[in-house]
Amino acid sequence: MAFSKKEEFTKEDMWLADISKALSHPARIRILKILTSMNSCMVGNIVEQLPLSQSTVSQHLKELKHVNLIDGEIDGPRVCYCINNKTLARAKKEMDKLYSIICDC
Amino acid sequence: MAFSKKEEFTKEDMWLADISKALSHPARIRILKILTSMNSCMVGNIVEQLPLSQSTVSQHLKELKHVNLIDGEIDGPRVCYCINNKTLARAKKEMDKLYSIICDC
DNA sequence: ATCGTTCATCGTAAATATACGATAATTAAA
DNA sequence: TTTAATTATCGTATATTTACGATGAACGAT
Repeated sequence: MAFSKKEEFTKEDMWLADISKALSHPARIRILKILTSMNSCMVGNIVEQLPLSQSTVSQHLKELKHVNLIDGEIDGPRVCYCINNKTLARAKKEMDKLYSIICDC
Repeated sequence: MAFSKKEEFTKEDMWLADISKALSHPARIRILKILTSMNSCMVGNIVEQLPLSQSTVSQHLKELKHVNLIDGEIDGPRVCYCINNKTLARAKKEMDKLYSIICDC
């Protein structure tokens, strides 16, 4: 494609699409679950629990952070990631809105 | 990458990831909304309402159909698409479950 | 039988995603 | 001040996604 046409839609639809994209890999869904279940949330702990290399996990974390689904806080030589509940709550709200429009459920 | 590692996760996480992927482009979200709002749902009507070519829209429809979010029924030379409420209801249920795990909302 | 309409598929190009190892940057510890 | 540990980034390879025009297949109408 010469260029993407994703900008030619409403901000709302684009935001939902971006959030959905962030959730479109099982590793990233898994990461969100891990961050919820663990007290500690440093990268190493996440890598341990996934069948992926450290660099790949780092990339997945970057994508989740990019849409603000998670936050990362530097803690010495480590980085502690955690869920961003504000974004997640907004995502749930917007998703519910979408489903209320397109589905009788 | 030599090969994808998406199979090394739970069926549940993979299914959620696949549904999310289907929703990861604003055109596809728009299509679902159009299918809900219109009585008629032939491809031409959808193409009219999107800034994309017929072949591109056809590809997006294929992706939505692939995960059973929509059904297509042949009607003479036309194809009539509609929302698959069963899949959508399941998606809503599984998404709610995910959010209940990862978010206090 | 031919023609026009409708839609999917093919071929293709460019962008993005996925994955890894290697390396750089940062900090704590020895 | 080296060293070890931790994580991000770079470089790279391959796969997938997005987009389009062209073509083909199916059907109704003439």
